[in-house]
Amino acid sequence: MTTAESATSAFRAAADVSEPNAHAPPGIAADLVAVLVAVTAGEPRVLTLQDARALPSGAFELAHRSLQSGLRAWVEQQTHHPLGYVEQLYTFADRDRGLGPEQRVISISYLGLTRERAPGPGDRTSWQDWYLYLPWEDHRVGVPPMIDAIILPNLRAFAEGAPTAALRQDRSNRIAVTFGTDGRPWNEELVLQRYELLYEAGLIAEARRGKPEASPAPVQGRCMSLDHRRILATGIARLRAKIKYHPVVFELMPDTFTLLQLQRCVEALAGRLVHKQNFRRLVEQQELVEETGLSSQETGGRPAKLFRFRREVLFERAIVGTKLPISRS
Amino acid sequence: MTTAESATSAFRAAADVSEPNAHAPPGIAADLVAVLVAVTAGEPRVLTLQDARALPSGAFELAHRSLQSGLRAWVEQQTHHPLGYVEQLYTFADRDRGLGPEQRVISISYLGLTRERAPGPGDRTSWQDWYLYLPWEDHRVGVPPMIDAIILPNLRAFAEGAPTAALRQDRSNRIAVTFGTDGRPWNEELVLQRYELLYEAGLIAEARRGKPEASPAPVQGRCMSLDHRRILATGIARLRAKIKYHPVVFELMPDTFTLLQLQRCVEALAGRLVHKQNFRRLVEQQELVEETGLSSQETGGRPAKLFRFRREVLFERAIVGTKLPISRS
DNA sequence: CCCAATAATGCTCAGAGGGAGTATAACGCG
DNA sequence: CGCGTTATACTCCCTCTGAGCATTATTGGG
Repeated sequence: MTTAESATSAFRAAADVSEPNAHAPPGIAADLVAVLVAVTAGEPRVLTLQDARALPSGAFELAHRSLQSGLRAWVEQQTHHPLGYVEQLYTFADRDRGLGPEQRVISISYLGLTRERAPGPGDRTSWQDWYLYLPWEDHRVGVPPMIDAIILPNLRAFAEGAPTAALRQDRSNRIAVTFGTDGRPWNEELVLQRYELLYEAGLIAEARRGKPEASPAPVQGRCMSLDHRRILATGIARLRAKIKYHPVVFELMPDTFTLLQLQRCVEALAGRLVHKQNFRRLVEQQELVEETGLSSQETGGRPAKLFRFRREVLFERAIVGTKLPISRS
Repeated sequence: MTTAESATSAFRAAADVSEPNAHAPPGIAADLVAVLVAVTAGEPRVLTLQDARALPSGAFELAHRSLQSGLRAWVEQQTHHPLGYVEQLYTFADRDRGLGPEQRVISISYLGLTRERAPGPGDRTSWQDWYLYLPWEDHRVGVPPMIDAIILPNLRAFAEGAPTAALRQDRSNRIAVTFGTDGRPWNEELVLQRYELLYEAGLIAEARRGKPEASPAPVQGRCMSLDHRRILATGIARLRAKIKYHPVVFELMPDTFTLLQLQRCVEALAGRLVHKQNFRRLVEQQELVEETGLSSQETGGRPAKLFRFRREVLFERAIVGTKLPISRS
């Protein structure tokens, strides 16, 4: 009711906004949060603070020219990492994010891609394997045993416990789609959907905060403060989707690299293995790389050619993906 | 400098946020903006206010459970439209959005899909063809003449006028990619990139506000207040991308429809024509629809079967798009 | 020096999917 | 009845893609 009443008066033409509330609503503040990703030695890593329990974040201020420039300035100054690629993820402002009921923070989250560097002295940041937080997402060495041993039984119990038959069916469907059961394929992009399903089922430690009643034992995976683990899941999901139609992987690679290194990087992000020969074919036929003439002896076998990213492709074409039968004539 | 200094202190672990600034920064407020889309009689329409110069928007309030629920409550109460599908678009907070330098509004924009209904009495909303605002985006009846007659000459002059050779090249590339010149295909998804290029080139009327110096004549297309036209472009871009891998078109369709109506709807959104037979094949082989047994006499020719959306597909599979050569074994 | 292990690299093949066109069916209207 | 109009059914061909086989180039150990 209160919501509805206030909504009526609040809903107005945007032109009125040109004189915004001089009386800003009390308790609303804006925050920037960064999911900063690197891939080192074939492992996906994310920059953390506070004993690996939080993502970098800072207040948005009037001095900042834009959200993105504020974030970029902060991160680069704090970490001395070149932020090649920055992309807005999502804006969160739910109640029950771990704050008190009277306080409200709007968090604008960003995904950033970089290359890992050793932290400077006195630096309280650290890089962490992101599967530390979401261990069920790594399918590179097969389906993690915890899925069959812990997650699915608990989720099925959660589905059974639904009050109505429709809800039971709905939950069962979500389990099947997100975790790829009943003959369905595993879809690595559904990171957020999986996290939210686990959260609803009470299997994520964050969901049990302030709810002291009995609930199923939480699934493994390190906890983060506030809803940062959810933001991390959002970032991983976005990145896993993005690498399929935009050459952003190269932001994570050194200047020169072998095709296997590139493949390992993609696999680290996607959390699953790719077919080696076809991967090479894809990369080469799209002309994403060019030879440097050098080769690497690092490997245990035949030396591999070193390649370099062809930055020109960013101009040559934009996106490829097409699903509509568009007429060319 | 000021930015950098304030950044250092502001950049902090998120855990500290659990006690957010009780002293919210002055002048920052949060706003919700909706790009509400319908397709009527084969034309794409967007809900506007203020003499068709603004999108619906309203302040985000503490009473709202989440950003999305706040938006949903407002729109449904204001317009009496069922908001089937709602999706967050982007959060804007740039300076120079048309506000004074001391005032800052964070705008969280949303895309909503609905079916058009007659506005109630006293309703100040109205539905407008979205190509009224972005006329260069409609390629259903061929390339709009204004592109060759007005846009490209002006853009080329803009590219020529760049201070450095690198920037000239960069601008030329952007023109070619976004407008599909030099043998490149037209990519209907680059709505935002095109708008921003035109904006930078001073061809959008909004870009000339408060800059009284001489600049090229603005391109046609109706103006909106603040940066609402940019938000509209963002919404169209998102929708054009989304219809290719997620069955959201059906949110815009009546309960039953012919395949041609569905096709016209897609074409309205994409701004280009699709191949009729292949479109049917796509829709049917993906099992997106089922027959109702009825047929429609409305058409000038043979009656068409009426179909209905199979909502089950939303559970059967999630996303299809795959570009990585993923091993199944 | 030969051999096994390890990678890199080259090539083939079959099936699916997508772009495009042809052919036929069912209506209204003059 | 013939014509225009739209619906619907097939066909063809080429590219893309998943998958596997074969060959080449190293290193390290007997």
